[in-house]
Amino acid sequence: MYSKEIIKGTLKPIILKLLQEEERMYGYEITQKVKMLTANKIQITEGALYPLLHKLEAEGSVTTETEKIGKRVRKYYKLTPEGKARATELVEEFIDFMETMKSILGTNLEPGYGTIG
Amino acid sequence: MYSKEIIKGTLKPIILKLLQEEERMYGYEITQKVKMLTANKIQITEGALYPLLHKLEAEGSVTTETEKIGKRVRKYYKLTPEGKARATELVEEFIDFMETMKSILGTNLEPGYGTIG
DNA sequence: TACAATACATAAGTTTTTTATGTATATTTG
DNA sequence: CAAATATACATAAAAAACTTATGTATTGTA
Repeated sequence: MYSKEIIKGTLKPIILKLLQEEERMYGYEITQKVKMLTANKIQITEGALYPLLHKLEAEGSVTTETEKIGKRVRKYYKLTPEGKARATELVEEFIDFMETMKSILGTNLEPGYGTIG
Repeated sequence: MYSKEIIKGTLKPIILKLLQEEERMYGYEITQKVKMLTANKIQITEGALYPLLHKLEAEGSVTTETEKIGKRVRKYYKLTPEGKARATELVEEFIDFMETMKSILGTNLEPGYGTIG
């Protein structure tokens, strides 16, 4: 697990990116996917996740649909067209930012290393 | 300039890294160096910088020495041995973190790649 | 049957940063 | 030379993002 400060500001791009790839996801699923993708290094807490998802909905970046699984309700989140644009925008900004950070921290992160696919 | 959220949690590693390279620096100098290194993309505000420097001093990561330039006082910051260790630690963690983020976000965002539809 | 996992949610508190304000000296420009 | 800009420090109120704690309820498992 990374220290707390380091994750700040990254939750939104992470969530939007996952929704870009998965078409629709529910909250708990997002936490598990991130845990898996990062080998437990990033664990999204519920207290951070749900308020952010609600905010994304209020902003119009996602829409929701609930589904009953047995007696339990699952709430799926899906990008709107504006959400897709926002996702692309934020992810690109984050990648640019990482390049900038590299220029300060002085590292040679080989392109392509550690990517999916 | 990047959006505000994205910079969160990065000030400390940036400052410690610069102090690792420069032996000693003063506050204003740090803001200018970061501006230059990032082509104005990251601008550290004074309200963020000075309290953080004071915190680093309180933690024992840096020591200070003041110097009079004309009638003006300049406050230099210098890493302690513990500060050097902390710097290395934090910078390594940040680089690891960026690798992890790349594995989620995917760095090969050439047109068409990674997008749905 | 107790415990862990799934699945949602909110609220209080902490940390980090922005925005605003203050003080003072030095340099450049009209 | 006056005014504006740059240098150089500092703090305080407010906003933003997140952690920690708490709550509810269902489902699977040892």
